[in-house]
Amino acid sequence: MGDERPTITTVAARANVSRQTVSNVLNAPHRVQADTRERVQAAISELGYRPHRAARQLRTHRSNLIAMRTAPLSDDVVAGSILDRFVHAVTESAERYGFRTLVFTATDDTDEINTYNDLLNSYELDAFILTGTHHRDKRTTWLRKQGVPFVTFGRPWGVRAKHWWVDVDGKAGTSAATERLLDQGFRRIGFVGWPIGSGVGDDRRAGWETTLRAAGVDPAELSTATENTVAEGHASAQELIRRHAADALVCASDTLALGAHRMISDQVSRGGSTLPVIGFDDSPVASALGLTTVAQPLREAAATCVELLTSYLDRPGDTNAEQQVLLAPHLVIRQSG
Amino acid sequence: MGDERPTITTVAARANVSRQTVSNVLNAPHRVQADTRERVQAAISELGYRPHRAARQLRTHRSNLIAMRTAPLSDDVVAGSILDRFVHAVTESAERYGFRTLVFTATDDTDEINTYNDLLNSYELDAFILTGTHHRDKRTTWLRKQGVPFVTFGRPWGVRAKHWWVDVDGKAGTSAATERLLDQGFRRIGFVGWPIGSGVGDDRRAGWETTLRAAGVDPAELSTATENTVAEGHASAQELIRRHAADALVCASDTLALGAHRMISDQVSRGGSTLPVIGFDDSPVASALGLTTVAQPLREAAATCVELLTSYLDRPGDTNAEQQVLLAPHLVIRQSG
DNA sequence: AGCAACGATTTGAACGATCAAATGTTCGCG
DNA sequence: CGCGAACATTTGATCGTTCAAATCGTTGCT
Repeated sequence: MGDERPTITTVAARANVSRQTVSNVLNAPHRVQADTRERVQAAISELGYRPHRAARQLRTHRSNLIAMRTAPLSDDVVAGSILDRFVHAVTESAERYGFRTLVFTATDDTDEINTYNDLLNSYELDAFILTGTHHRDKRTTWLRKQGVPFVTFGRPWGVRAKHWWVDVDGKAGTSAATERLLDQGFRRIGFVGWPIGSGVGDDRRAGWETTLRAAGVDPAELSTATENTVAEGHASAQELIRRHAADALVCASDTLALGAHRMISDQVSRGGSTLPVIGFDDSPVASALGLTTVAQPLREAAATCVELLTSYLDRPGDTNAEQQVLLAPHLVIRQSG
Repeated sequence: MGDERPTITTVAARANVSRQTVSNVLNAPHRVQADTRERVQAAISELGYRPHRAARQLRTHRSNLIAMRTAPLSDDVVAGSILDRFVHAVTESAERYGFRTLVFTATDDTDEINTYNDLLNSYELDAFILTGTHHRDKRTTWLRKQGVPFVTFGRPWGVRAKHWWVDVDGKAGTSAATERLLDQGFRRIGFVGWPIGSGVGDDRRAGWETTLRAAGVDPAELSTATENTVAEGHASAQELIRRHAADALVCASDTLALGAHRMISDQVSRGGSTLPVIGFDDSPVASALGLTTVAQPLREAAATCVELLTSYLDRPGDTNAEQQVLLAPHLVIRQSG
C-alpha cells in the first residue's frame, strides 16, 4: 500500500491543475475560478491532504505558533493554578484561530528573553503572550525593539511603555469588595496587601482605599504591606484586628486571605468573634474554604489576548494602533463575606 | 545594517568550509577533524548561528516537538491543578533534551485522536505524552497502530494494551495511609472511593483493603463508591461515620477528602468528636486545609516520561522493548491525620 | 611505484511549500 | 479583425537544511 503522505503536487495531479493553483485555493481562493476551486477542494478532501507547515514556514516565515511561559512551579500553592488556567484558556482560544500554543519555562525575565530569542530564531514563532507585567519590564521593551508581535495579560505599569494589552481591573475588584462590606455595615475595613511599588498590588490597594475614603473612613493604620505568603496573611490579620480594631478584611490575594482566614478561625475557636474576609483570584483554595473572593474573567481575558494578537498580525507594520482592554472582575460570594 | 539571520551557508563561508561540514559539526561531530570542527564552532558562535528548525524538519521529518493535552477546565477545582503541574514539569524536563512542548485541548478521546492526526500531519510531532489512561483507551491503540511514539503517565488498565508508561503506585499510597492510621490505633478505617471499574480508583481502593484485611479488620461496609465531588465526599463521610462507625477515613482524592473534612468539621462544631482524614494528590486545597494526603512525585514522573520518550526515539522500530516505571508516592503529614 | 582502502570534505539533489514572473485565455472595443 | 487589458493558470526559482554520492588526500601494503 502506497500510503504516502499526500503533497501539494499529489493533489495538483489529481485535480489536473498545477501546484500553484492548489496553493491559491488554500491561500487566495478568490484568484481561482469557482469550478476549478471545487475540483481542487474535492481532490484535497479525497486525499486527506494537509499542508506541511514546516515547508510553508520555510517560505513564509510564519509558523502559526504562539508561545507562553508557564509559571514557575512555586511553593505558593495558591498562586500557581491561576496562570495555568490562563494558559489553558489561551490554548483553547488560539486553536479557534488556527494557532497552536507552545509553552516554555524560564527562571527570570532575562532567561525568558533568551528563550524568546531561541524560539524566534529556531521556530519562527509568530507571537508571544506575556503574563505578570511589572515596572520596568525588560521583556516588553526587548520584544518591541525586535519588532516581535506580542500581547500582555497585565497592563504596562511603567509610564513610558506602550503596547497591546489586556488586563483585569483590580481596583474595581477591591472596590466592589469594600463596597459590599460597607453595605453590610462594616466601617473599619482593613486591607491586607503587598508592598508598595508593584503595579498590581498598588492598584488593588487603591480600590480599597478610595472606596473607604469615599465612605468617610480614614484608611490610616488599616492596611499592611507584606510578602504574599500565608504566614504574612495571618500576621497581618492579627495586627489589623487586634491592634487596630478592623472589623472586616479585604486581601490582595487568596494566599493572604487564607492566612487571614486561619487567624480568624483560631480566634473563633478560642471563643472570639468572627469577621468577614474577602480574597482575590477565586483560586481552588478559596472555593474549598468558602472564601468570598474577587474572580478574574480568565477565559475572556485569554480570548481577548488572542483576538488582539490576530488583529495585530493581520496588520503588518502598523505599530501605532495599540489596543488596550480592561476587563471587569466580579465578586464570588461565599460564606466568608 | 545587514543583520540578516545567519544561515548554514553564512557560517560555512566564514569558516572556509562547505555547508555540509557545518552540518556535520552539528549533527555528526565525529566525522569532522578536530581543528576544522573548532574553526566551525568559532564561526557559529561569532555569528550567533542557530539552525532553522523548519528547514531541518523539512528534510528529517523530525520537529523536536512533543505534545500534551491540557486537562479540560473542569469545575473540579481540586483536580485541575495537578495535571497542570504535570504539564509544567514535562515542559521543564523536555527542554533539557532539546524538545519543546506544544499543548492542545480536546473534549474527549475521539477529539484527541483527531488532534493527533492534525499535529502529526501538519507539524510532524515527534511524540506524545498522554495522561489519564483508562480501560479500553482508544488513544493508545490508535497511536500504536500508527506507529507514533508515545509514553503515558498512567499504566494501561486493559489487559491487552502494552506500551511504554510511567505511573505512580496508588495502591502503595493508600496502603501507607491506612498503615499510618492503624499505627495510631484506629481500626475501623473507612475508604471514600470512586465507583468500581476505573483502574486508578480500584488500585487505590485495593491498597486500603488489603492493608486493612492484613490487620484483621473486615472491610465490609467500610467503603463507599461515588463520583468525585465534594458533596459526595461529604455524604460518604456521613454514612461511614454515622452508620458504620468508622473511626478514620482514607479518600481516593483530595476532592472527596475535602467533603469528608467538611463533614467532620461540622460535626466538631456541633460538639462531636474529630477523626482523621487522609486525601490523595497533595492539591493546593489539601495544603490550605492542612489535610494529610498522598503526594505523587510529579516532577519525577514527568522527568521519567521524557527520558523514556527520548530513549524510545533513539531506537527506531524496536517496538518490543517496552519500559515501564512505577513510582512510589509518599505521605505528606499535616494536621488532619 | 602502484593501487586499494579509508577518512575528510565537497557537490548536487531533494524535502514541500510559496513567491514572482511568464504564459494562456477571454473579452471589449475601435 | 486585431489589439490590449484583465483574469486564470502555469513555470522556474527559492526558503535553509540534510542525504547520498562524488571527490580529494593520506596512508599502508605488495
